[in-house]
Amino acid sequence: MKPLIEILENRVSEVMSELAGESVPAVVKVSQNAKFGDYQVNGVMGLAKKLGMNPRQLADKVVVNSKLDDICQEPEIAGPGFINLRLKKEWMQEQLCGALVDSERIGVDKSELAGKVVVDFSGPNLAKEMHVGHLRSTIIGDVLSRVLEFLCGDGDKIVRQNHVGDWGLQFGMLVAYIAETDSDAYANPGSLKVSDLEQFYKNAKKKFDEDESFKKFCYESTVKLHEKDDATMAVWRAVLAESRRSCQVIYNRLVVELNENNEKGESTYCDELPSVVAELKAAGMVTESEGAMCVFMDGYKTADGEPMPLIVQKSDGAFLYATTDLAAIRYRVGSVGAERLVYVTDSRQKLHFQMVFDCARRVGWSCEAKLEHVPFGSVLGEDNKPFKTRSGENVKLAALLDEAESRAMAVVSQKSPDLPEEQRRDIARAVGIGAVKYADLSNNLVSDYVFSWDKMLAMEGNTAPYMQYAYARVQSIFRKGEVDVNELVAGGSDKLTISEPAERELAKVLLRYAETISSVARELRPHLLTGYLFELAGAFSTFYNACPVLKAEEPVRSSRLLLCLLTANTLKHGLGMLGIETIEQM
RNA sequence: GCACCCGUAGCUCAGCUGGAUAGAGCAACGGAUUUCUAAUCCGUAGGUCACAGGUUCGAAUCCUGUCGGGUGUGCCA
Repeated sequence: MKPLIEILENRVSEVMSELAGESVPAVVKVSQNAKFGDYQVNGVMGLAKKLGMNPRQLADKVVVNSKLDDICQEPEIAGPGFINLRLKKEWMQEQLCGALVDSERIGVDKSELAGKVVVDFSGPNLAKEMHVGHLRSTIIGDVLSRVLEFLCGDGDKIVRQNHVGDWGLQFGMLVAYIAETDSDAYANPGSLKVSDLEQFYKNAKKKFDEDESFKKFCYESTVKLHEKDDATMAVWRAVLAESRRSCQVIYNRLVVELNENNEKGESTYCDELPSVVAELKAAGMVTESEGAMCVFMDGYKTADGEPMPLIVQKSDGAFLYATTDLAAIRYRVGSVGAERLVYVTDSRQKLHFQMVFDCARRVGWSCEAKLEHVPFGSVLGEDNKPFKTRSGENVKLAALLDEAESRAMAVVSQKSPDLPEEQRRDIARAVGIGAVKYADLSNNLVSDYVFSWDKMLAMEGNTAPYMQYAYARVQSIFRKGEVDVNELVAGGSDKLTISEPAERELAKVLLRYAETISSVARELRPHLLTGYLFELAGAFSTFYNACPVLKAEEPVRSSRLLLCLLTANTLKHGLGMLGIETIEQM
């Protein structure tokens, strides 16, 4: 099905537009209060004002002319001119049956894309280990990619790009460090093994800061790298391979779909940078200022009130972040064929992207493509400052995930002491990682949030375990009742009949899945999905307490089993969109 | 200084293309289990939506100003 809200909106808008002689939005919303029906049309009052009509009379006209009787009961006009819509039981049942039969898409229509969408996210610095600062970009970008992929139904249309840091001085330094400390690996890069990347980087950095001749050697090494010297490149590749390996472990643990094939790091664009500047120059956009190549655009000012440049080449001739990003835009639009570029980075880079986008548009590289920055807030510690360890270092993701799992293990062992240890460990993994991801994704993107184990793993209320638990309960019903899911559906999905209020509430929430997915894709805000899933799990829990399933007489029993199944399918799918695993038992 | 973001219940937050009585979770209090998993459910209490104006039939939502917090603001990424 198409999103229900869209269907209703289209039908009513059509009538309103006809009455107004111009396009008018119906403004359909989910009703806050049950006494106002399931959905409500709010747009009539505004239109009445504009046409100088009595709003209730206009509402009446809209109702008479709208064809809604296949979906809704007799609409009701209320208050100053609201139209309250109540869904027909038969229509709801029909839609739910359709979703049950369609296990692939659970009734969510595809929404075709003309071009591709590039999602740029994660972007760790491969010279170091991944830390908590990479968490948000990595999981938010993954969720947005998954939702966009699902919605368009064509995985090839969504291009995940991991713009890793794999170039520049820091790698010159690492190569130099290997040359000085590990001559075997330097001679035979294939044999390089870095067990602790972070320590390795720190050692190199320490030497760099303390030893002037080593520092000089690092700069030389960097120049050699940029000149593509064979020996240097070979060591550089070996370092990257080691680093990539440690990143991949994190991605796998986080259930994030990223691998080597998604990597398009800074080095990818290194040969393009001179031509970026040359093209900008040819377009007459570059001004030399204080020795640097600058693009000045209206509307940007420095702290002193002077015009602020986007610097594309430093006074020493080197290129910068902005240059690489411009090259990436040119490539993604021109060569990949993207119609939409989505950048998932923290909000401190807002101005940077604003300027880069602005520049790309002016020079014509963005063509028709939509350039979007999805900014998000920082992860803070309990002291409201950027989340760090006691000693002031970045919290490494590996350690963070270890702790999430071990804390979850403690809870699982307390709640389900009878399960075998291996199973408890699997549950702890799904629950612990899920809790971390969910806590992050359920926040509005723009706000900072305080990282708190206690809140995250309280595992009550609006948390991943609450939804995983709801899912596990459905599975438990199927186990206890020895229900074969395929047989259940084959036995007739049309046996689903809504009677009890709790059944109707659950059904109503289930029918909103399509519109939820579509709003996440449109607004690029994952917390809309977490909010929905919380409502769904809540509606199910209420239903679970109010309506016995296995003990009910037929045909109610089958009907409720079908409702349970669709709930489980939707929960699993929705959590899947978040990259959060479901478990059969917990 | 300027720009952007934020300010909603004791705490954490949702709601912001204007709509009916501002919603959740946690914490507090009171209930529900011989019943499909109590990591649950039902209920009670809790609000000057920072403040002041303005626009509107209608403002937490839009506009202006003030206060408070965060971030950014030329050669890092």
